[in-house]
Amino acid sequence: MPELPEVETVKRGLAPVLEGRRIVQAEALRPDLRFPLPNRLGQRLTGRVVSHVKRRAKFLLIGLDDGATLISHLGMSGRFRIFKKAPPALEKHDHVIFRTDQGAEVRYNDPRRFGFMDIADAGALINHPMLNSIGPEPLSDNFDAKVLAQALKDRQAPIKTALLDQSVIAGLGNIYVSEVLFRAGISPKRKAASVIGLRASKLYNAIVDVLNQAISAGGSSISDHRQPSGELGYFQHSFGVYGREGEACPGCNCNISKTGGVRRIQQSGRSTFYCTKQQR
DNA sequence: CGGCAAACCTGCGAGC
DNA sequence: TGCTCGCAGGTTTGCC
Repeated sequence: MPELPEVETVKRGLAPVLEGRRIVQAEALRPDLRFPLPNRLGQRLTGRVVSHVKRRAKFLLIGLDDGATLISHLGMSGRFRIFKKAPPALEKHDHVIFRTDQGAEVRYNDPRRFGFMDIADAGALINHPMLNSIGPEPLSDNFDAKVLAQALKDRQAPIKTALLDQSVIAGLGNIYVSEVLFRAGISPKRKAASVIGLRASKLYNAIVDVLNQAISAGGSSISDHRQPSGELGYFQHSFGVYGREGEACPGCNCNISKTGGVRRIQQSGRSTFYCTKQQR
């Protein structure tokens, strides 16, 4: 489910329920997700007060009053749900549960278990192996077209592949890369290093616009993503190309017959959607 | 180091 | 109805 906008949506849902609250009970219902869960996860969290909930790339960072940080990644199918009162019976694939001193219950559910959680002790967050090589946050002040072009300049791989690389830019995934390249008018096959000058600034603008719009929409709900409240995101209705193979391109309206329309190709094992006429 | 395929795991829809 | 196949929002690992 989750790319930057979805994780940001989850963060915004969790923050008001967790920040400043004491975790009165925490429990892991199985020993592992993608990797083993931290030893005694429940005991380490129980009694702690949550100081903040943040996001870095696609990671949720839940800060605790002892200086440690719970790091959570949702993988492909991870979900947090909040029940402010009277939580229903456990569902299939509920793996981790927290209860707060206000009686709210937060559950992590993840059918595919590609997600993971870890705890970084005070001071160890910056050097955490999952976080220490992540590139700039696209919505931060220190990211702009120049930084972007610089990050791309030695890459021979297609721009699609480079933008998926979290060390180049943080938080983009398969959906938003297709959408961003479509809006920027850049072919996904173009060599990353050739995205310079005007193209780089168009790409930068497309990244910022698409991410901000998707966050405003509560993310994209294709099959799994829910806001922690249970509500669906609705940015999927604004997709230009993702999942629209064979449809007329909404940008140039070229039709499907022979040359036009939205195409789907495979790039490093993953689907890319684009318009051959409009993206160069 | 760069780049790609495979691996991790479950669920769903399409097609037979 | 039921089986098989292909596909899915991510990341790591191992192999050129």
